[in-house]
Amino acid sequence: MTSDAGLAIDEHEGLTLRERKRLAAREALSSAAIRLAMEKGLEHVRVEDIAAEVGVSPRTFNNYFSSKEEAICAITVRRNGRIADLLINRPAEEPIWTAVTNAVSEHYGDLTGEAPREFIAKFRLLLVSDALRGEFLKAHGEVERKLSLAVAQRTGTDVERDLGPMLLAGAIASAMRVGMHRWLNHDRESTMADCVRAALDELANGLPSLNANRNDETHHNDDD
Amino acid sequence: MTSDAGLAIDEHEGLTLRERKRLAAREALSSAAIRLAMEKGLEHVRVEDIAAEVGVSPRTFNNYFSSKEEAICAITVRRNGRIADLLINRPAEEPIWTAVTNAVSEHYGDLTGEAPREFIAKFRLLLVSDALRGEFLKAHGEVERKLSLAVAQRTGTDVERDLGPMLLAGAIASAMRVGMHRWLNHDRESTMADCVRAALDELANGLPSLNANRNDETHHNDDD
DNA sequence: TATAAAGTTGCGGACCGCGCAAAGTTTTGG
DNA sequence: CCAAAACTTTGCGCGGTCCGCAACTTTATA
Repeated sequence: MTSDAGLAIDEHEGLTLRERKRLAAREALSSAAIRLAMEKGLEHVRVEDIAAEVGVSPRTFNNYFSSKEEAICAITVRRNGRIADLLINRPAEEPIWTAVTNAVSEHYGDLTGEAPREFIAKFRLLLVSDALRGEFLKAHGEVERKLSLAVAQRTGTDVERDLGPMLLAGAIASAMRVGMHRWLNHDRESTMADCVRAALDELANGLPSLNANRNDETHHNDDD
Repeated sequence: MTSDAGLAIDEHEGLTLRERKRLAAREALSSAAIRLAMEKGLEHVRVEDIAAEVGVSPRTFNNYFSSKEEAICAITVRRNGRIADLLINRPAEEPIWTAVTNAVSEHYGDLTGEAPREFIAKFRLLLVSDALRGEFLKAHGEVERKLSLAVAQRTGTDVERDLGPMLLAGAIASAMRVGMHRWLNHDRESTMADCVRAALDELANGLPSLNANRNDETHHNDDD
């Protein structure tokens, strides 16, 4: 299949035709993988099916993704990776935690109204699937990497030498996972954005709910 | 091969013979997988090789692990999962962060002297491998789950209803990953325990290196 | 000891990931 | 505008994985 078999080759201004096609194909394969997995259940989707859906050979699928799980989780990297960009573009005066919170708000702000109930139920099944959990965490790892670079850039620290950027990135990714988990499993009334923000706040304030008796300085016993 | 082909069926007191055998086999398969991967490189190790090493059929391997990657990363779950147990057994008076720090110290304390240089270099290769990263993160996810339960137990909170336990568990797991990363890549002079503790301290103190201008209360702009 | 429960194994089948080389498409530059 | 260079798609084929099944062996129970 040489021409666009239903692929949208739009957006992405400054790119050459080849690059746009490549992105579009990747996008199309990822979406098809997600759609099929939601319809038929992950285990009943073969790579062959996904390729067929897009009008491309199975062999070509593997030029883009090395497994259907990776194809499905690609959307996580794409979406959540955007938070790193937003973070970099927050006004320089904002303290880091504020900038993070606002970047997250911005991100989820652009996502409102995209929660058709049916979609969520199926999406949930995907995230619970054992086969996807590894790949999902891998995707989050990639997001975390991007976040750590963004944090380092904002704070003028070095992602390799200083512990801060990676730790903060880990905390943010944690908050996203925990917030999402809570939203999916317990608090469908709130928005996902609110759940994630609540998690971020809890973190930013030092986990007050756990720290009834904690000092600001941490004491070590070193009795081992 | 029905009898113990070099398997150590020791430790584990209160268990029936069957259970001890099962654990021993699991252990042996995991170790063999690790050893072979370090010697030959992950991609040159087949499930068949691992099984042969233990004296068991390839089919049996899959009764224990569903991939060689999982077999390799099982050690991470076993080892780091122990921190959750140690955490539960820290004196009840200790504030949560102190208990965490001490549990971590205890854990790594028992691991001193187990760092033959050669071993590390190869171990490092494993962790950097793309094929293992997903499984490694999955293992850390499992550890995180155990940690969150331990934290909930200690603090009398509910792992499902309160955000704290999962967030703290995420932070701890983060600290372990970041500390380990730092130790492997930059700071081989320190012990891994020190690197992880440094990361934990940084977290416990609110990431001071990033927070030159942060208030204790986080302010939101909500300008999106 | 007899019987149930659990573990092991060979076989066979569906699927996957990827190297390779031929064929097709886009880019480059004269 | 054309030809060579750069890159993509595809079929083919191989080595490997994962797992269900059914026969068999080992361990637990009474």
